[in-house]
Amino acid sequence: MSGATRMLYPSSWLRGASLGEAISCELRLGIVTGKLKPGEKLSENGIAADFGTSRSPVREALRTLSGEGLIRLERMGAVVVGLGAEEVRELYDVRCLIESFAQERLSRMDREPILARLERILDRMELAAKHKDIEEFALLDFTFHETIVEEANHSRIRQLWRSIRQLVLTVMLVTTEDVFGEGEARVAAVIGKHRALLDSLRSGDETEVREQVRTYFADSFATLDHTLGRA
Amino acid sequence: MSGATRMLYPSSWLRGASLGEAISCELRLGIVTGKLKPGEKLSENGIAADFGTSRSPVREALRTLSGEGLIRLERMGAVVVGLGAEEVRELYDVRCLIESFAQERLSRMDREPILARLERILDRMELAAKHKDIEEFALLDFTFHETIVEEANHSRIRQLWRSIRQLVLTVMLVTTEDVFGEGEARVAAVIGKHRALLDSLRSGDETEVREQVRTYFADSFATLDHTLGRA
DNA sequence: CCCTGTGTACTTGTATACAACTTTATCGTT
DNA sequence: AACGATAAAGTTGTATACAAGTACACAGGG
Repeated sequence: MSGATRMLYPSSWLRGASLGEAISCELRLGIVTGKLKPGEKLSENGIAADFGTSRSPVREALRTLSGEGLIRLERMGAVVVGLGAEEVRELYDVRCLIESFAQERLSRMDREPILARLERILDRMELAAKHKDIEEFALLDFTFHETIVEEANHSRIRQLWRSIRQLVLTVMLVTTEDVFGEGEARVAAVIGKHRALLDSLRSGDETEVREQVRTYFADSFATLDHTLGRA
Repeated sequence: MSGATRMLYPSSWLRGASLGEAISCELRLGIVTGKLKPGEKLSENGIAADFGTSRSPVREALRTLSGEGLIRLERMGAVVVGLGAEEVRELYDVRCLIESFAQERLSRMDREPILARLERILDRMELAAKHKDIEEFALLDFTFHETIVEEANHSRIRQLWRSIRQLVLTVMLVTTEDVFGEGEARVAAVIGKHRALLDSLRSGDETEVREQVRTYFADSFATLDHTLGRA
């Protein structure tokens, strides 16, 4: 039914993805950008028609989105939950929770290899910043945090992360576009915040790490809130 | 392929459930009890044949279980990840994390109505204990914790909870059977621990609550580890 | 006017069919 | 015997078909 428009999800991020995954990515982006508004009803048939596929991959996509909490599956049709300012704040709460836990564990491990990997990611971020490669930058930002979570070596934390990772990636894509639009200083600031995070992890002091993670997310949300404020 | 046996998942918990949900519950129980061992390969066709259904609901079930981290979806066939002692410990880590967060929020809200609801649940738990109604007891234990998470009124925390709730419920079913097998004292102890939790929540002192939640889960895991030790 | 019963259109849940791909086994060659 | 090509069986991803159930409009009786 809806004139749900096919959008700009980076096609390179969809290499090897099934139709179901592709559809979930497109719908997710639509929800994050607000093109699909809270309360809007989605029907399997309607979406299948929009994308020119059968209901099978659509069903899979709707299950996925439901698992991410972006839609609610009701008896008739799925309804968009959406991502208002409050929900984004809550997403950052959870990211902070997960990453705090992960970093706390990391600070008790041999973190030389991880530090090296994170450093390399930051180098590539600076490169991407120089070339104004937004998609690459967003992906690297994402990878930075995912690396931290993965290296913590905790199956359940990993699983929690997996349940929000696509959403986080999509939000990063959208916000990174804004960041680049506000000039190089903003981009440099983002990199700087990551360096601070990395330095605190290198120090290994638990309370320092905890505090640094907290401020990182508080900060990120503050600036994000500003950009998303009018959306 | 496997002689995967249909098991004893409470049929009353499956009222109104779709085939997909039912299958996921049976498989989940099989994994938790160890009837499906880590590394074992599951094929959609095989499971469909075992349950006498088509692949459609099986696919849905496998996606669900994958979302819960109980299996890994690979190119050919899904492989059981399983739930060893370490994984159970990690599950309790996460439950503790979620519930700590939830209680911290609750301690800043008007919690009269929640306290009343929790109290009613405890009353019903004592009743179930008296009648040795294991399934009801497990469900009430589950509901107690779910109520806390739900009432915290945080969409993302709710969503994290949803991603493990079925697993938690299943683990509770299994462990509750053990608890009842060890005599009334153990059952009473479980109720007591919940009362302690509720009292600390009533007190409203944040650090007290935090500490109480931590000891609750440390305790729960210790006893659980003991019973699951030989499994 | 309101209420009720019915029919219609639309929804999901499940089954079946087909195509593309991966793995494995078989057979021929060296 | 070892190795490589090829055929065969099994796998998932997707499309289509069907059945059961639900919301809704509409007409008819109170």
